[in-house]
Amino acid sequence: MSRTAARGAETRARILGIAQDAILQKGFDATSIEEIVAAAEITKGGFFYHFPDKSALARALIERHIEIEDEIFDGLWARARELNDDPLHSALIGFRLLAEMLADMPNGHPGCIVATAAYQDRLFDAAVRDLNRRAVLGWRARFRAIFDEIAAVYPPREEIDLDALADMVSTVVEGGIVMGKALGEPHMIVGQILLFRQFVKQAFQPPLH
Amino acid sequence: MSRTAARGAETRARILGIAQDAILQKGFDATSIEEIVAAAEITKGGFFYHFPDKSALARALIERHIEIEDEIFDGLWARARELNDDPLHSALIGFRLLAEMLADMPNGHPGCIVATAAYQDRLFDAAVRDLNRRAVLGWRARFRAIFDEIAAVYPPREEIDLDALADMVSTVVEGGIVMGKALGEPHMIVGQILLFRQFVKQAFQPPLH
DNA sequence: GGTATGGTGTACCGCCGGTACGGAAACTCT
DNA sequence: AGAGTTTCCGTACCGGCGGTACACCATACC
Repeated sequence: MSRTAARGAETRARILGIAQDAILQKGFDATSIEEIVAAAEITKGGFFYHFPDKSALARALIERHIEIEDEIFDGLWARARELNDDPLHSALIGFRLLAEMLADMPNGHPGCIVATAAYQDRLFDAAVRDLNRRAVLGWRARFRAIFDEIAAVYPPREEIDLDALADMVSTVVEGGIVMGKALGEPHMIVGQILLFRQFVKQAFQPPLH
Repeated sequence: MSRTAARGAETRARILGIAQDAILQKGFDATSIEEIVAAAEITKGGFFYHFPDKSALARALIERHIEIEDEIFDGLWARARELNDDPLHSALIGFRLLAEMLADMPNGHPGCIVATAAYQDRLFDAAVRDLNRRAVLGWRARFRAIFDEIAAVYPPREEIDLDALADMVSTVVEGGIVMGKALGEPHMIVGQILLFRQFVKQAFQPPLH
């Protein structure tokens, strides 16, 4: 990569970082391009060279966000597997680790870009909506695999829709973020995840006696 | 009420109706005042007579939304009580009625104004955020009372945080709406509510044998 | 050393939220 | 019944934002 190309890539990365911080804090629409370019110390011309429009910025952010989130989940569940090889117990550990991670965030979860886009989807183009869809389907597949493993070892006490169960992880996370924002209690999502964990435990674990 | 006052109230109601439809379909920020006044066949001067700013419109919409939603829940749980006097069974019927109601909506739940405001709260003032908070706390109180009744008759098989459980109704609904929008499957919320219902059943109902 | 290419700045457009103010109709009081 | 007030809405305008058009400069390559 040449020196000019390297400078351009650096500028692009700086825009993405500043935009992500601002958007997670204030929402996509409340974040103006002008304030982004001011913080990045460039001008609108520079911005629109890297991104043809604001939707392209959203696309890039969502792609990056999905990658980072996947890495986080990978890391969490890898650690959980290390701690316990049983699929149910390691999943329960994974949910607890997830809850702890969220609890350790001083200001709560910064918000999910996917949800931000979902609630303002008319602002975005079809490509953003499709990215969003694929992200959610990715989460479904991830947790569906986990619950499949569990169900193979621990037959659920009642028939249960494993796709719906996998989706519920995302539902509780997204809903918890919304509720936390509405309540002004960003950590309420922790309790919701722990409660979901308890449901999973009760759904698969045989009665103790 | 005089004739002019009646005309003003009619205009105001027309603005609210048009704004609600547009906002639930496109999001708050994507709905311009200009398109609202065009649809209502008035001008901006007329709009800003009824609402000092866009936040005031949001306040009025949220207040109306909360009232309507409360009435819906009241109606649903009243019917559920008619059908079964037992607190657990009537609650389970209530959740099923809720799921059926959502399933009957051809385009899915139109979206929750509370969540819309939560994800764009920088656009609104403190009064809107406070309204939002009180709405969520109202839902918590409503379902907490229901679960208290259940717990008095059916001691949960495991200790359970009843406030978190009450909040989870809202979490699943809000999360389900977000997920439905992201997936383009507006009815996925139905499965999520039925799954939550199953969890409630398993948490309180003693094992069959 | 000229020239394509990558990267940035400047000037401008149209739309939107919001303000200021004017004016017509309806209501009120005498 | 007529004058003044209130209710309700229109017109004209401002500043900020997303976006476009295009000029400009530095580097890379021949």
